[in-house]
Amino acid sequence: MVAQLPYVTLQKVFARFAEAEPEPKGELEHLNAFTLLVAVALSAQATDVGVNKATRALFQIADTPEKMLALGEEALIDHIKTIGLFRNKAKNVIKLSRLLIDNFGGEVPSSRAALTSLPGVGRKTANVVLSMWFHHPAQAVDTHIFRVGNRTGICPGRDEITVERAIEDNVPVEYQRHAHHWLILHGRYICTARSPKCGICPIADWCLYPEKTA
DNA sequence: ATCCCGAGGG
DNA sequence: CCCTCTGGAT
Repeated sequence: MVAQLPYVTLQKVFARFAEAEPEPKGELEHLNAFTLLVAVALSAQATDVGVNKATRALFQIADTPEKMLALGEEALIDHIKTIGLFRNKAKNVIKLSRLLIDNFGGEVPSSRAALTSLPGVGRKTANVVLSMWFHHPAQAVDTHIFRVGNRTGICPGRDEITVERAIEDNVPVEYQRHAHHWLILHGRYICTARSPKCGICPIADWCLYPEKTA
C-alpha cells in the first residue's frame, strides 16, 4: 500500500486550500463545450500557456465542429505547430469533429463512453469535460495530480484510476467539486516536479514527502 | 513499453 | 544540456 493521509488530516489540508483559493478555476481558455474539448485534447503533454497561445486565434475562426472541418487539417496544423505532438492532435481534432457531426448531432456528448469513443479523447480528457462542463462528479487525474497525490499522501495510487478512487473515497465530499483544480494548481506552482517549493507550501505541515526523503 | 514532439524552465 | 508539460493509441 502507498502511504495515505488520514481523513481528519485531509479535512485540514483542503480547508487550507479553500482558504487560499475559494473558487479555483482551470486555466485553459475556451468559448463553449466544443472548444473546451479541443483545448483539453490539445493540452496533452503541453503547457496551458502554450495551448492558449495557439487556440486564441484558432477558436476565433473555428469554434464549432463544422468550422473546424472547413478549416481543414493542414490549416489546423499551422495553428498548433507550436504545441507538442501536433500531427497526431490535428488528425484527431479533424476526425473528432467529423464524428461529433455524424454521431452526436454536432454536440459534445455528456457520457464518458461517448466521449472516449472520440479519437484523442481518453479517460482523463473525458473526465475534465464531464466535471467542468457537465458538472458530473468525475475526477480527472493528470500528471500534476498523480505526482502531488503520491508525493504528499493526499490521494496516492499506482495508476491514475487508483488515484481517481482515492480522491472519490477519501477527499471530504464538500471539497470534491474543487479538488481537481486545487491539486493541479498546487502541482503547477508549488509542488512542482523538480525542486518542489516546500518552503512556501501551505500544506507542508501535513505532507508525507519529508518522511519519504528522510 | 513506446511513440508522438515543440516550447519553456532550470 | 536535460526535464517537464492538465495523455492517448498501439
